[in-house]
Amino acid sequence: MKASDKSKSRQDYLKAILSLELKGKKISTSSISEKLNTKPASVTGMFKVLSDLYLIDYQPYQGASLTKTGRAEAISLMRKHRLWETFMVENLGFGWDEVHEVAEQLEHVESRELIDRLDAYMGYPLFDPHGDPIPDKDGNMIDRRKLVQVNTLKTGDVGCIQGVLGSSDAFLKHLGDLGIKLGLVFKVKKVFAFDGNLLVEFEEKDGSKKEITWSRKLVEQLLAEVK
Amino acid sequence: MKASDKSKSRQDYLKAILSLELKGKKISTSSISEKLNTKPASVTGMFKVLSDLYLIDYQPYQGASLTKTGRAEAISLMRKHRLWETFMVENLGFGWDEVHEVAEQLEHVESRELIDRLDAYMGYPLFDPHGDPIPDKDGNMIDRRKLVQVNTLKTGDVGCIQGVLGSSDAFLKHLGDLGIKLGLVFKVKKVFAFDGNLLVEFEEKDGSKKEITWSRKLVEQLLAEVK
DNA sequence: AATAAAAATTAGGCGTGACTAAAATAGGTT
DNA sequence: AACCTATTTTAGTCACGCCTAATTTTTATT
Repeated sequence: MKASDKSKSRQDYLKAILSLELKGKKISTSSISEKLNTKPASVTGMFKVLSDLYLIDYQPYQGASLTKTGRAEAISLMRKHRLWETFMVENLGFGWDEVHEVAEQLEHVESRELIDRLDAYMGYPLFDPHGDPIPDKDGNMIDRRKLVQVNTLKTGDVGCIQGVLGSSDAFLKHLGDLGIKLGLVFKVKKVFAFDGNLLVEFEEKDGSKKEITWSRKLVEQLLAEVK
Repeated sequence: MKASDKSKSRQDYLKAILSLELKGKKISTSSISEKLNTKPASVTGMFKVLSDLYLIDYQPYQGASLTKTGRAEAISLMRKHRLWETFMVENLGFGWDEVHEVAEQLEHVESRELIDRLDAYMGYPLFDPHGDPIPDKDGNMIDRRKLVQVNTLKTGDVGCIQGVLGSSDAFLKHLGDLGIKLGLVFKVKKVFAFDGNLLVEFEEKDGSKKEITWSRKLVEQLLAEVK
């Protein structure tokens, strides 16, 4: 058995372990068995397997923790899960509460290329429909607390576009039409209290400055880091 | 074990059986074992299981055949496989030769709703990137030989739009803009030899007739049944 | 520090879906 | 009709991931 053999079962264990680690909880066989609807004795058996594969560190009676490799694998699964959920909600029109079960299945599809292309297709969304951050190709994800919706900015603020809260075709096309992309640095010149529109200024790629109005509806869906 | 328990393995057998039946071949344990990279003895075992589930008819030494239920299940798998391949090629930009393996995984995702919505999202494509027909929700598929590309029609021909050969966003949007949808009946009023454009006439939903020009590029991607 | 309660592990089984080797059957040949 | 060969089935194993029951270790209490 090689570490590259990724059975659905092993993947479910890694995910369950990551999810508890992120909550700061200790990884006991009972806590995992509860999450996976199995029995603690079964978890002990799988912990041995995962340990042999160098996916977790495990000392009998002392709990387990993800190794670097195991964590990367678990984050990749989380990425897949959240991207598929986003796709189902944003593109296929599912409700945010209907997509979890199916995403549990889709996340087990093995193809790096598929998920990276899906990510690109949706415009690299940073958050899934539940508001949880989506890890990028390298496993990094944004700490949402650092980002604010652009509609909360004040006159004079300078921001950097870091993400969007939607990925419908119409929305993404609109972003393209307005020249808005990740990393765009802009300055709020004026906030119109009447309709919530923003007058912003940013540099074109030729170096010239440009002023443009962003609608309330648009800026509510833009996430930026404030400088 | 219920018939609704759909293991990946059982599904693979049903698919293999369907594929040989469509080629008019006899379903022997050896032919299936060859397709699935297993041994004939293993196939015998699975034939018993599938037979107990009323998915195939099986008499020892006499071969097997799909029951109505088994066939429906196999066609549903074919539908899923071909829709996912189409999605990967048309929407995600994969090459038609790169998508088979991944579709083999995706087809095992269990969600009627997911695949029906994906189908709708792509505009109900009738053929996959390899030119094979995609079964609809009810398992019916078009015999491609009955359809022709609209650019092959002559002045005076009357056709009924039955499918399209692409599903890019731009293409589908264009169809919407021009009011072209499945089942549209139209008459070719004139073919312009110079650029291959067609002048066609069809009835609006209010009953009035309308003449419009379809570009060469457009009609090459439209499939119609000639009346 | 002894002991009771809680948690984890070991031991032994089970179902699924593969395998190999041996036996049984079908079909063609003489 | 008997026989030979190719195909199929039966019988017995094995790995995986789950289970229950019994045992061991840890943790908390007095």
